[in-house]
Amino acid sequence: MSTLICRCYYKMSCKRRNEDEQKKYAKKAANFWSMGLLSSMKDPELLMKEDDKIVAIKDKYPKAHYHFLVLPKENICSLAKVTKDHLQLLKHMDKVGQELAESHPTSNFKLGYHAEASMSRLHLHVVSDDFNSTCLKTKKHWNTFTTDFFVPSSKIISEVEKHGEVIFITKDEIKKFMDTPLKCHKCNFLAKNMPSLKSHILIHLKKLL
DNA sequence: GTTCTAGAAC
DNA sequence: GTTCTAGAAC
Repeated sequence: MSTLICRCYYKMSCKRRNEDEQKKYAKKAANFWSMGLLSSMKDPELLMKEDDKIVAIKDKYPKAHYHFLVLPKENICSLAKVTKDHLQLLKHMDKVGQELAESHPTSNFKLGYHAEASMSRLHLHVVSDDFNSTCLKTKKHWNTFTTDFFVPSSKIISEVEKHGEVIFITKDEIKKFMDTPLKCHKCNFLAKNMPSLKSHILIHLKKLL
């Protein structure tokens, strides 16, 4: 009888332990996305260019016809960790970004950083200005690239040159940028929703000869 | 960052 | 009824 009770308790504690383990792993998995760029950096499918200081990759979910990321090999978490010591690195990242842009001369490119990035590891966006991509789905996507939430690489460099660090915008300003009405980046068209904006921007694509 | 989906908007 | 957005995800 007592053996049975012991077995029962043992089973219960095992079950409990498994549930705890499951919860722990689920939590880990749920938070792991913010480290996604680290695995992308190591993915040969995405690699565009590499040297001793940086890695350039294709964005896994491109928000335009061309969308690359330039990341330092040094583990710099975000713009908040950038100091004057990183000036040469920032300039090098910018140069690599410009070279990537120049290798696709039929498109115009924007080079810049998101004022507040979701993913860990500093990354410079090198993105063509068509924004015609199935991966660009939400108002947030749109406004992170077409409002001043997108900070030009040149501006970041001059801020670090002048102040030794990046000047940050407030949470209120970030919210203001995210709440900006859906406006075409090439004309005054105001869209009532994402599908209408996505079909509108097609008129600005360069015509094929 | 993406996926999923409830319920708002139409 | 369908389309679309916004918030949770353990």
